[in-house]
Amino acid sequence: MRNPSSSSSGTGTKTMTTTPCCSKVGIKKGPWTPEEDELLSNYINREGEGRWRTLPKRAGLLRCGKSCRLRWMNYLRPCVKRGRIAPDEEDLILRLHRLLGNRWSLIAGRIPGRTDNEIKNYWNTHLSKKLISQGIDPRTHKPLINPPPPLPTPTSSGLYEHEHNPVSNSNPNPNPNPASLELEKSYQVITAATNGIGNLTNNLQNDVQVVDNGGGGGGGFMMGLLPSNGGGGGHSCNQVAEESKYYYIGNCIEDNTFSSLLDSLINDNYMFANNNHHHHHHQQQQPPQLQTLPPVVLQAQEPGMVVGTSGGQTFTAIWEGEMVSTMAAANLGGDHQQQQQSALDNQRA
DNA sequence: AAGGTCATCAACCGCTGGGTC
DNA sequence: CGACCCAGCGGTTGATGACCT
Repeated sequence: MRNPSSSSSGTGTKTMTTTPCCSKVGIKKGPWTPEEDELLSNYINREGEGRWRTLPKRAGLLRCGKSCRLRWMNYLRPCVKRGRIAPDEEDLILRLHRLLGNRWSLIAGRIPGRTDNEIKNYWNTHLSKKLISQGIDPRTHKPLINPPPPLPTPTSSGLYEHEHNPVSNSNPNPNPNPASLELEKSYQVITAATNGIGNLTNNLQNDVQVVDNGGGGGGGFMMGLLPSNGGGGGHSCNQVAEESKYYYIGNCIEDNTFSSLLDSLINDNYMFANNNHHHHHHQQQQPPQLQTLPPVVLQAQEPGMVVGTSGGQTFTAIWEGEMVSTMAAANLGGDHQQQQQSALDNQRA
């Protein structure tokens, strides 16, 4: 822990800037004391969150607003879950990270009671190492070709040298996980592959446009995938926390196509995770534990090509077949799960 | 026992984007 | 339209405890 008595001059490892809240004289830094915690908790319980800039003064704290917000969000909120990350939480983090990259707040928004800071720390201290030890690149979630290389250093742009990708030009994420880029590319693939197949395609294309134009909240493309229970913050004690089950996802957000899409991708990703060393499995796998969406039936064609059928319609996708199929499944109409199920039923009939 | 190294995680910093004027 | 303010995000730091030699 940092020394509570440390001043704003710090240790000199970082040049102080003139950011107002950092430059104020008399602003306390370092670990919070129980007395400060109590002051902050009492104040927020009484007055509510928000207006962080002026909160310290009103609450009688010698802290900057950012520090107060962070303390509340990451520690003092009643819904913050303390203690070890459970195996199922870890599994979900892995799958979400594969899809979302280092978008910690988005990942945290899907894991009840966990904060972005906690997940970020857990990833950096546990999961990335665990993946490396298993021969999996923690950034790409793909098998390492060679023995674990030295940790790559990000460029000034935040991208890793070998990750520069044209697609990223449209993705505001400063450090996109290649899986995210693949996901984005997959949208393009499925849009092209299903061109002219009716609602399936129309819904998808419309949604893609909405998301791409929407941006918003610093997440851009992927931000649109997630329900933001209570705004862009992702930190609020949302329904996710209260439900305490992840398979609820999508059930309470009927209108959010992309929420369902993400859910299906999470589940699809689960299959990836369980088949990390089998790269040519185009056959439908056993349903994952947390599956929420019925699968689209896939038929193996030739390497790199997948033909899927759903609701009596056939589509072909080249490359990223599995992900594409799941995205199609998530866009089969307004009432996603119901329609997907009926599509499957029709297919079986 | 003492010193060195590693692991953990709370907290900080800089940056970004939305909102307002 | 641009300036400013603010909240939020992700990367990074560094104090501390655990472990190792």
